[in-house]
Amino acid sequence: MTQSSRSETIYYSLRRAIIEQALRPGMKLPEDTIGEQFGVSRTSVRNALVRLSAEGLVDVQPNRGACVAEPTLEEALDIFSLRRCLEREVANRLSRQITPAQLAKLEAHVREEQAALGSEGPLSMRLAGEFHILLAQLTGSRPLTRYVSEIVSRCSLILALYSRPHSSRCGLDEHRQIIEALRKGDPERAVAVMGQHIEAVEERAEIREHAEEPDVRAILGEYAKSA
Amino acid sequence: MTQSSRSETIYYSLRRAIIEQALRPGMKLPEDTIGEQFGVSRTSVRNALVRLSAEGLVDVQPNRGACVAEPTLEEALDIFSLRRCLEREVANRLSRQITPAQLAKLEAHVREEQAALGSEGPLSMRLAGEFHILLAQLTGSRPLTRYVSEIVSRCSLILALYSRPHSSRCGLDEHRQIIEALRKGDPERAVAVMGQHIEAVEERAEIREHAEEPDVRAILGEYAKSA
DNA sequence: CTCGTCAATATCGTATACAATTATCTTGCC
DNA sequence: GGCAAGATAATTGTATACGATATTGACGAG
Repeated sequence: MTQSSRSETIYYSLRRAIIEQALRPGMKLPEDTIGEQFGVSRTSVRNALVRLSAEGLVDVQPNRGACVAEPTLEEALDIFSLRRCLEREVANRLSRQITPAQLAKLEAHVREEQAALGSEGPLSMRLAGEFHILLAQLTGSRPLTRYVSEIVSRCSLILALYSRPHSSRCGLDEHRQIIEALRKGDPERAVAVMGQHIEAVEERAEIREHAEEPDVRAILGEYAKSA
Repeated sequence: MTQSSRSETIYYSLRRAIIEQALRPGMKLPEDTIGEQFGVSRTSVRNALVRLSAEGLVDVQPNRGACVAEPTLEEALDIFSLRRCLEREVANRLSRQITPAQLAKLEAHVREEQAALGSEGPLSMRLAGEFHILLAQLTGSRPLTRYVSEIVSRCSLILALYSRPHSSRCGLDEHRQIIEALRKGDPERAVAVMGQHIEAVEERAEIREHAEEPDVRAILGEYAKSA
């Protein structure tokens, strides 16, 4: 929105790059390099990194710089669990207060998802995430929106780390089901449908022990024993 | 913990000052002034403010500086609602996995609360909050801990804004009840007890239309009408 | 040839400086 | 006396500079 200040610009750019998996987990994020790319000084970059760190999208170690966060498998499962908790709350609230205009918005978004289904770029994945953020926004709760937004972003990291490519197919039908449940105005049903959807997303992601290398020491430890 | 860097020091200091209501909602937080007080430059202060802003404890407006956040009444109720959601999740998880050692820790904390009951300073209030943060920590979930921690902090803001002084009495017995429910290992009961506790906290806070002045114009508008 | 020590490099943490924006005060006018 | 416009002061946004810390590679002792 207000990308007036350079810090904001850097923040949103880095955030999008991470979510779209252009910046993959573990990648170093040196302040100098980023500053050069955007034509700004380290000062602005640092502020952006501090914010991203507070959201858990990047890890910063004192005097050692920042890198895209690499959630552990444990954290990954944890985040999905928390996501289920929060999104069920979203479904619960929305099922009690949603308006026809809001339902129309959701339907429009799903149509957009449908349209983007062909181009298997990062677009489809981003739209799937934004559907959930839109849901959160419609509750009118800023804190809830923030948390859902954060969690959904971090799920991108998790998919990048622990999921086979393309294994996260977009439950487009499930999104439609959610809309229908919300339209019905039955909280219990809406919560149940949402819970199942999140579980299905997690299921399809096939989260498993590091598709990528999570920790060098853990790997080498095994080799050291057998040596 | 690691208060190595000055930014960290500032961050934790400001955070505590806000939680203990030494810095009240709406107070301006000029970078220069803070920097002078701590004997550091604005650079470090800014980083701290960015973090606090990300957590919703301070509001920063571009080119106009930072001030302690003033959640609206709507946001306040919302935050309590979200708190109930998250803390029920905490209770749910803990009731399934809690260890005797952890129970002992909780009991020790409650004893500390008991001891601090006499000195009606900010200590008692802080400990009550930290009981909930401790619960979240015991789940072992970092994201959940962070969210609970944030929400509990923001509740301090809400109490400062919308609650009568001393109206937030510390449900010490309720904390003991929670521990007992967790010891039983019955998730449903634990969740219920926790939910009731949060509701009781909200109830006792007597959250209502501005105990403090929320907006000068609103007040003067009334006077203008009757003049 | 291996290991430990040390220099060189890269990167971060913080302070300072300056430009840009906003707030405050003065001044002149009605 | 009240109000508007301009000047001055205060505050933020950003860049640059320098010291501190960590990493890397080289060199020499064993």
